[in-house]
Amino acid sequence: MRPKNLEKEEAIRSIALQIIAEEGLENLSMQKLAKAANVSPRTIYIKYENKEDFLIKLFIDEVIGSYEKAVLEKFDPEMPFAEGVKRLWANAFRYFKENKHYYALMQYGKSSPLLNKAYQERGIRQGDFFAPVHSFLSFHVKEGTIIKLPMEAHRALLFAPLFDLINEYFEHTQRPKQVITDKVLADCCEAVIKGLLK
Amino acid sequence: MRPKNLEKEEAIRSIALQIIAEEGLENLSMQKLAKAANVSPRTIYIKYENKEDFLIKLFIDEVIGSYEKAVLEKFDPEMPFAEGVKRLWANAFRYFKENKHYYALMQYGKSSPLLNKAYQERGIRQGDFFAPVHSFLSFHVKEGTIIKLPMEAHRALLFAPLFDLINEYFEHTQRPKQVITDKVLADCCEAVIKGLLK
DNA sequence: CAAAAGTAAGTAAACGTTTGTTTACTTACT
DNA sequence: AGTAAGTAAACAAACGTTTACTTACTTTTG
Repeated sequence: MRPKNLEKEEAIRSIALQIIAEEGLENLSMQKLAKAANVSPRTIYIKYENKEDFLIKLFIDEVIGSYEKAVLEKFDPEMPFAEGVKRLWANAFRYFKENKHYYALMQYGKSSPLLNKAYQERGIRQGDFFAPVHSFLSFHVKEGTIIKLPMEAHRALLFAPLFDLINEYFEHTQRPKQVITDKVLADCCEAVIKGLLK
Repeated sequence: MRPKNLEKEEAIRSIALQIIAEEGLENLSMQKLAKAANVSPRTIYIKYENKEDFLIKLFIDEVIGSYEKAVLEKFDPEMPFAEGVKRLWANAFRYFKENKHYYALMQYGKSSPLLNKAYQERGIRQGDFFAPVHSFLSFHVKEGTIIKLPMEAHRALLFAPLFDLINEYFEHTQRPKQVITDKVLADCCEAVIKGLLK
């Protein structure tokens, strides 16, 4: 039996992310992807049932999976609050800085009904990631460090501004001056922390 | 000369927003839209040059335009800081609550390269909206009420969590219990304000 | 321990559909 | 009578996916 060529599988995934980032999810076609990855359309269908299956697996396994792993690096739910938040922000920012193409699909995950459905259906596995962050937050609520809010609200206050800042960061890479400096990022992180403290 | 049927124009726009919200931007086709709006494909092309032109005009004129107008209602750049932020939040939340379909395209505006390009090209007109918010922020920086940051960072801290909360709100309308209550929203708004205060 | 048999990976070309857009025509008003 | 709005039907191109075939490797066999 002829063995799989793992380079081809990898090329399919990474070129798909590149097309999505540069031309948008609505401009990704299977034929275009196959051509760009230097592969026959059929090759994509060996591993993936159809386009939907491909996009969902790309989104969940590739993007979310590696993002979650990166964000939790050297993070401990019992860290002091400010320190923990700074770690999460630093990890996420570094991750996207180094994986720009992942960011675009991540953003589509918030608007595309297809990916949204996939994200919800995954259910428990999402918890796998958010569990440490969740217990970090509950811990500090119990300790009286921060205000009590539903998990969704905590998450919005903690991470939403960061994603906006990353977006701005990328938009300024092609402009004369980067406004999202490390200093700005640190100041914003401090503001987020301060807002949550009791 | 036969006069325009304004109802048809309106149907095209509103049904497009509905399809985008329910099936995603990548599933909106001109033929599907024409059929759903009970109109010939040609009719769409009377007013719009092509699909791209249609989407950009839908996004800019329809969605952004009405959003900006709604958010600035009863807002004054010289309002006390906390009061001003609460007004902006309340306006934006009410607007999307009443115009759910607009929210989906707004989110696509952040990820789709097409709409992103349109948004940037509009340039000055975006300023038209953000100008009052911008001078509100500069005013309070000068007064020493809030910390100094680039405009982009202020905007991220102020509005990004709100959009996340609106998203959660919509996702919970189909579930047994709404977690994004007025109380939660108000608490989050307070946290955002507190974070920005000096 | 080579050569033949077996098999999944991979390809090129094509399938029927759907896409964005246009053509040729009709309608409803000034 | 004149004209832009609007329609039904069609266009080539592109779509997602499949068919028929070849390739490159593993395993079995003599």
